[in-house]
Amino acid sequence: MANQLSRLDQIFAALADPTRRAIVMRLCAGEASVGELADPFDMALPSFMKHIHVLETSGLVLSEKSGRVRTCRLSPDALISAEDWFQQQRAVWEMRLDRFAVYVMKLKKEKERAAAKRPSRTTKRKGSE
Amino acid sequence: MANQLSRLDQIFAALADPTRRAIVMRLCAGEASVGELADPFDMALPSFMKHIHVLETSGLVLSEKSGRVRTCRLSPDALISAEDWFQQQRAVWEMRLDRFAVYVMKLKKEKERAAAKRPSRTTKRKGSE
DNA sequence: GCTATAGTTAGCTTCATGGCTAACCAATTG
DNA sequence: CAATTGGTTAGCCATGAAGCTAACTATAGC
Repeated sequence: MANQLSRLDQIFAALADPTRRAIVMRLCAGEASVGELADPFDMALPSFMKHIHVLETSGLVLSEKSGRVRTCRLSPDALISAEDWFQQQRAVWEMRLDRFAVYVMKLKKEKERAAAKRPSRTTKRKGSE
Repeated sequence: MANQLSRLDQIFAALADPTRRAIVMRLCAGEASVGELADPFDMALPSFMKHIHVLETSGLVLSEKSGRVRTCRLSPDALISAEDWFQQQRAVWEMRLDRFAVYVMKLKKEKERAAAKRPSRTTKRKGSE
């Protein structure tokens, strides 16, 4: 569990950089060599390679070298586990909102009941809802 | 200074820290004061406040002070826009996988057709699956 | 076999991050 | 009013991230 958290550390840190997000987006469309990936960026290759390395150690990207060319591809597992984190948070958050809605409904009912017990009020008395 | 970071940069950077993710998770369950939030962490308050500030500037958390107590709550918009990013990536990735599946199916069919034209081959002929 | 190509390694700056302490408001509370 | 509580500001320090150049390795192509 704690391991997985540190994994998320790395994944989110990797995705916090626009260059690296662009690389991930590019790799979503299919694998590519380091040179192809680096081409759109105005950046020295060693700097770019650091980004690739960050993506690899985060688990977002895999690569293997054949000949003198290193080909990179996406490893969707990491992407998915980050997405899962959001969905978990959203689940908790929505559950709370649901409970809040229930609470509001309860308040409303109580108010209606109170109103029903006071016939001098102008409110409609209905009782069945 | 005033380096205009993109919104996603800030959101992902904010979520790259386990303390801050824990704060977000806690706030998913409902709002809390700075003191309540800081309590589980073995950290000096000024350090903790920095995390709160990072979360606020990323847009993930809102806070307001009443009296001497500052109450924090989640601002789901930022969380959702990060989640959206993943879903966009996944859409591209799945589209590619679909195309790849189509390609594989095509290859398979061609292979089967070739095998059917050569009766001296191994037993497998049709494979209706 | 020489040369161009594709990465890699090493080493250097610069700036941001994450932590600390100490001192400082400003509301509550006794 | 005095003390406590809850948070804030200021400043220091260590580490790491992001960029660069220069020099190097190892394949591919002629």
